Amino acid sequence: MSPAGYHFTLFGSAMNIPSPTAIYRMNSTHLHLSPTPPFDFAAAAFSHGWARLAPNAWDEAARVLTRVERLDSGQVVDLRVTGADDARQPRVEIAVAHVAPLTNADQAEITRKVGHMLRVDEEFGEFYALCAARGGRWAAIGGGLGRLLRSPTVWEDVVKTIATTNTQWSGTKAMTRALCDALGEPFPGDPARRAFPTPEAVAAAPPATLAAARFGYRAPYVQELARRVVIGELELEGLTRSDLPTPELRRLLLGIKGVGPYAAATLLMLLGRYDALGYDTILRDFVSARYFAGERLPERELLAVYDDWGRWRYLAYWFEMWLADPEA
DNA sequence: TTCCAGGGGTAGA
DNA sequence: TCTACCCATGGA
Repeated sequence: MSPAGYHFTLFGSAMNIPSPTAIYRMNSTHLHLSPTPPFDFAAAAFSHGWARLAPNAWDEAARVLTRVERLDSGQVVDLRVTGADDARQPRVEIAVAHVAPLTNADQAEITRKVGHMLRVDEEFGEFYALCAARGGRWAAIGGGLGRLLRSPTVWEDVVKTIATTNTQWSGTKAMTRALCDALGEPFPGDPARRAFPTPEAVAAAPPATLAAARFGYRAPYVQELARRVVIGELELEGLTRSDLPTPELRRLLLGIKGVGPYAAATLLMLLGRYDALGYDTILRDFVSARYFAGERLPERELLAVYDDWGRWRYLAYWFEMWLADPEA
């Protein structure tokens, strides 16, 4: 489905939300997406840790994904995304809280971004067929699974991926939270909540700001990335629709300082390319234990376990981990 | 205090 | 292409 194919409806209402500095008249607009079935909202929204990296938040009990988003117009809005899991007519609801009126362009931008995050236009039929053919535990894979949450922009995904390298998950969360707090634009209804910073804001920030955001040695990499995006040397957002072969796309990603083999594979997955598989300590421990009785083997041998999945390697690995421990 | 984490850059072979 | 060494930071 193309972004232009998204459906949205409007229901205007208003509420007053007090803030420490001003009383804004907050408006609420409801948009929605109609993804092509099969689609599973909760599985897409909370498919991996990205749902809990700032400025995202996931409420498991209510099954709501929230996020502060800065629009191209400069307005900062709050998004509250929920899903109705009707197997025949799945639907994604987006409640937008905003101060200034939302233009048609704003609304189109929001539906496009949320659609991108939830991958409403990706097809997994071939992967499901492979899973069904394998049978057994693999037969459980289908029904819209496989949509691993991503950010509205490739820029945000690259920064967050760099923030996952050589650190623990708690460190990644702390880095992204601190980055939003330091350089993200506040939501007027609750200035404590901030959007993900723009490349412009990161490029212009004093180096000490990123260092203080716990990025450590990654700070100059992220600032260089921001500068390359700002001056137009690196056009990240077009990569989602790029028809470059995966190896060329991988080379391009490896050209970003701070992005190595692991990060490139993660980014290719986020771009919708599942034929590359990244080697990290999680994969090392899982594959070693599952296939080789814990024996330490070279990276190449561990990755080769998924070779027969072809262009679906990454998802095969992902779901094998999930099948082994769905609650993890 | 030491080790290491969902690694990557660089130099040198 | 491979190896050795270094790189901030925080948790265990």
